[in-house]
Amino acid sequence: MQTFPEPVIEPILAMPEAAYLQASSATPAFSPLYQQIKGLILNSLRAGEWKPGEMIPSEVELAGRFHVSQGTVRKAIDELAAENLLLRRQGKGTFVATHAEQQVQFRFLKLVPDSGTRGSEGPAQRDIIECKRGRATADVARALALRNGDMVLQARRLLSFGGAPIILEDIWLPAAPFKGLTAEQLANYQGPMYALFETEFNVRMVRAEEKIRAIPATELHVAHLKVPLGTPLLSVERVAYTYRDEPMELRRGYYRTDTHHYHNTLG
Amino acid sequence: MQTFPEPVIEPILAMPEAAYLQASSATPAFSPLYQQIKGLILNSLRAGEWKPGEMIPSEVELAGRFHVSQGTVRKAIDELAAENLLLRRQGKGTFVATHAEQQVQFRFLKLVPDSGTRGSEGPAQRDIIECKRGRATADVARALALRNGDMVLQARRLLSFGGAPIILEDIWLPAAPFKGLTAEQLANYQGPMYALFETEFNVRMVRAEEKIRAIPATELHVAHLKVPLGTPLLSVERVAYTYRDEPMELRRGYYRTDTHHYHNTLG
DNA sequence: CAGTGGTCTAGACCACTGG
DNA sequence: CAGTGGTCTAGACCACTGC
Repeated sequence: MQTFPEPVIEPILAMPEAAYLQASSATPAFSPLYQQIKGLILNSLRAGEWKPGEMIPSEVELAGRFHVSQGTVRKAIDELAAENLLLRRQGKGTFVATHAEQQVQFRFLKLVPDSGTRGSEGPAQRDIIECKRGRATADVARALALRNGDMVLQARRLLSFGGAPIILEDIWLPAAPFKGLTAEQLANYQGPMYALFETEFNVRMVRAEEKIRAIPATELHVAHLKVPLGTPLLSVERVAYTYRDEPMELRRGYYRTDTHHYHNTLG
Repeated sequence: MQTFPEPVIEPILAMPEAAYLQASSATPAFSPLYQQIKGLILNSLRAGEWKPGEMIPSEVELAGRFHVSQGTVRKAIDELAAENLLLRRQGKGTFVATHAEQQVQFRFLKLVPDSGTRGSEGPAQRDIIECKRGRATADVARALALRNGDMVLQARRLLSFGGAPIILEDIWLPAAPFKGLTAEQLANYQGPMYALFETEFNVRMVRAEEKIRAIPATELHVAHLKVPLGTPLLSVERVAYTYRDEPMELRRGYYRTDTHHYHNTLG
């Protein structure tokens, strides 16, 4: 078991002293104590001090470790929970969020059936069509912050709901962090792909950006999605990011929207 | 100037007593004090005690009014601010959110240019193509929680960016709350439509749900969006809700996605 | 300078979970 | 029952705004 050193903040007492903690830049850029605590907790998450699904130390324990009051730790955790990095469970503790939980199974999939709720069609069927190693093309390299020609893994898969093929996805991953990932792993793994990434490669997808367009079906889509050539499809290009805000996955999805739709809530 | 009675909560003292406030149902359903305060503030918003853009009473004043501590009021306001109903400005006060502010001008429009940022194309051009009264069809009535045949206002408009037509929208509004709305008002009003609704009709859009599909361009789209027949377009169906969670607008938008895309962030 | 929201603390007590 | 997160209070002080 790895041990982790105590944080190097002893002199924290109150807000004004806390301000000393920051790197003094041109702009003083005051940052409240709880933000600094939030940063320290985030660092522990990044360092893997607590793994996904595990319980983190209690609020009082963290308060003692950081030499601040429980309320300050609380506010830091509040924000991390609001960002879906932590999960609070009253009476139990605070846990590192994971994609493996049933309740947040489809947190990143916004396609839902026109009638009924998700799951009413039964479990999703995931078929890996292809999986290979290759070199990043210019657009893939740019999206993943790689250099042209860096090694990437590419997978193509088909998602079916209620027996009908609905989504065709092309996925690119930087080869280095996913060293050892095989087509068999992808094909045999039951459950969301991001859960596999967590448990096997210590890669946690935390946030994603999607660009959505309408495009006509090509022969590729005709073959797998069983739609006529030229049928309008939703093109969903996603870049997923880790704790460190590194882009770690590029995914191009093609969604049939004759029986499903992309659902979004505007707040 | 309208006056508002003090809230009818005198006996609030602490958490256990506060629980007495609730309607006692089969399930005791404990609700914390700050949630009740949040409800009271929300009621004031609904009643129009403070208008969009106006400052609400200070935290200490509200704490006095509700006989709770400032911290409790604070937590209630925190949640309302997180839901974009209130806007906190340090040193100034807390304000009722409005669609008229420059910074949140396009809070509900997720279409952005492929390159550059929004606004880089210059201001949006809004052209009202048509505006008429009519009776709700079955689907419109269902979306707006009306009865079949209830009177509705319908408008069609074209949004252009940098001189190019990008969005065609059909909008349905229940006639009753928008009594007196004219095509001239819509045509002449500069700024977001939701700002007009606020100032003229006391209707504040607070939340919306969108269903997105890919559809082929029809003759209607060809005529206004200048695309070939059958071109894939993004179909965005939006229902917008008020403070009271009443559906108050149905909007069907058709987006060209050759130079723009729908952008979404997954948390 | 007064008034506002923002931070932090210390302590009390409640609600929920599981042994 | 002990341990956890959740609520509430009272008070001090800080940061920001505008007069």
